[in-house]
Amino acid sequence: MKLSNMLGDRFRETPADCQIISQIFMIRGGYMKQVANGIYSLYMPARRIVRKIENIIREEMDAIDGQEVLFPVVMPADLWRESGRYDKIGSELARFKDRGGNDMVLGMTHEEASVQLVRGTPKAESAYPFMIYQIQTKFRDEPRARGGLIRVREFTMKDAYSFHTSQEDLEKYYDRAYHAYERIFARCGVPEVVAVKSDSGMMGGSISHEFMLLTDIGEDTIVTCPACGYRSNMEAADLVVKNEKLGEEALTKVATPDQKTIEEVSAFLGKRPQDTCKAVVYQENLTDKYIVVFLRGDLEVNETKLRNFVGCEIHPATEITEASGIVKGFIGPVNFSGNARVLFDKSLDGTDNLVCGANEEGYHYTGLSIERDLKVEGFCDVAKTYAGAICPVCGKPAISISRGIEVGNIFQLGTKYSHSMGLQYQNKDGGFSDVIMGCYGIGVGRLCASVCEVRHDDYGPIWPITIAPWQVHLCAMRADKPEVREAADKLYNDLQKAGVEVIYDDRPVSAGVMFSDADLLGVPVRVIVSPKTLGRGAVEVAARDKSFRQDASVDTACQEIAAIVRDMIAKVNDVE
RNA sequence: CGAGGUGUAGCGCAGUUUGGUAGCGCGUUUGGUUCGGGACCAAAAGGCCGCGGGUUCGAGUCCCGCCACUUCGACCA
Repeated sequence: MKLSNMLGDRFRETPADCQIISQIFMIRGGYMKQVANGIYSLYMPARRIVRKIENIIREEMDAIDGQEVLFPVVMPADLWRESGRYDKIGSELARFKDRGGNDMVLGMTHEEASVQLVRGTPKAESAYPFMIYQIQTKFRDEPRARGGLIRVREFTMKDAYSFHTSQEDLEKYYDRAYHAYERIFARCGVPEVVAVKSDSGMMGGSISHEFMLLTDIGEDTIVTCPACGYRSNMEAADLVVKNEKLGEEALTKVATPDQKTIEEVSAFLGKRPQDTCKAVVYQENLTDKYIVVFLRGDLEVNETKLRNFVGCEIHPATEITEASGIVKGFIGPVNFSGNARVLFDKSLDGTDNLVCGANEEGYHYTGLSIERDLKVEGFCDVAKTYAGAICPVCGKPAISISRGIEVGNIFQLGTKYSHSMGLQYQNKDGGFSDVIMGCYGIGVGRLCASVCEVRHDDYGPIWPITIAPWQVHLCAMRADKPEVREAADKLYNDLQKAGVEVIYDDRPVSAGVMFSDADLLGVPVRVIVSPKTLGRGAVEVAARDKSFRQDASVDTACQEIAAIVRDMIAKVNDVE
């Protein structure tokens, strides 16, 4: 490709609405153009990167016996009614009517379509397992798209669905998919992507992992233990607490006028926050049904864990009605008479001599002993973990918190979709059983932007050669001089004949412009032909990441460059 | 959905307070001089000032309504 007639302008100034590095470089570098909020068109460089990522994914999916298929973008609502999701999912599912007045949806995921494709007359047990996958556009009407390709409404996704006749078989395959994912990310040049335990959210199912690229701009909070390698999304992270007994004291009511927050109360009474019992109030489904969660004063509620525990949508209570009998700021578990469901977090299990609210304006208790003073029927696990917390696996107080972008996920779905949509197999006894499913996703565009987030310098992206839009960026410096032009043209043709992917800057522009554009395109190998290099019978070969810079003789340049490219690819692909 | 911000040339912005010929920088085109990190000189092209209504002799500017983009929050495979 010649740069002189490639579409997509590269420019110096950062557009006003760009916030994060990948978005800035991909807009400034002429990779893409915004069409609407969260909707982009891609120019050639981005399209080529995405295509290469897709091909790596395709190879690895084929290697674990995947069958590539293609589901429709538009589906009838009835298919989604079968699984129950048509009514359950909110407005991120785009709905419309066709000319016949039938309800339709735009595919935001394809579990329903995959079951529809696979079901029919129940197949024999021996026909299983199998996996199908597709790489295709999804549309999710996100409430708030942001950050370039990191979080968009329309995006390309690889989604795979596996079908099994036993949980063991699913787990075996899940493990294969897990390793295929590790290979995919390594081959895309980001081997540091890690799998973390995750919450299954609206997908349903039990075990699931998210593949995270750790970076500060990530929207997910990741909990890790450097001591043992434990990793989890904050949403699913267990919290382990070890409470030492403080020594029992009598339950005593004390006046604490205007001391409402944990900080105020503990400071007022000369206690540590962890020696208090805090109450957090939630509303069920925005109704006036309240949930009061008691937990150790220094901790926060993990709302995802709470949501899973109570099994419905919850919101922090914005307004507490008089009628509920809840005394805001002075809520305590002793003689609590408020109209609410009461939960105790396990961080309170076995604690004593605590401060808690007295359910009376201006008063708290001291000396609360959970065992002695309360009859707790069961503790739940709904507290958020924190940096320095005890690792739930190895027990060391080493928990560390970081941010990550979710670039892929894998789920053990179980029979949620096969059961509701009637996908069964015939077992050896002639009976019928629900098929057990797994599903596996990778956001292709998001992966591209994520790589840019972690592989760049001040001047632009530094694409790993396996996904770079081109392998070699050839600069004809002083293209107005016939000898340069001739030598560069020849090298361009030779490299293409040798199977090397070349972007050729044949424009008669100054060195500064040429280098800046090359930096923005981020091609890993740069070759410069100039009067200076030709004067010494050579061309210059340099790495975008500055790891090397050397001359190659004009006569052998093509072979040398091809060899360098081969070596670089082999290095990234060496993932075993 | 809640709270803010912004819409003026391809991009970045000024002009709006106090109504009176549509501006600047970058980029683009043409000609010339330069040439290894976004060169210089000269000339030129490029505007429904987000959309609709209103006030006025006259609106980019004032008033009303709407829309889009964007930030934070809510939300989120």
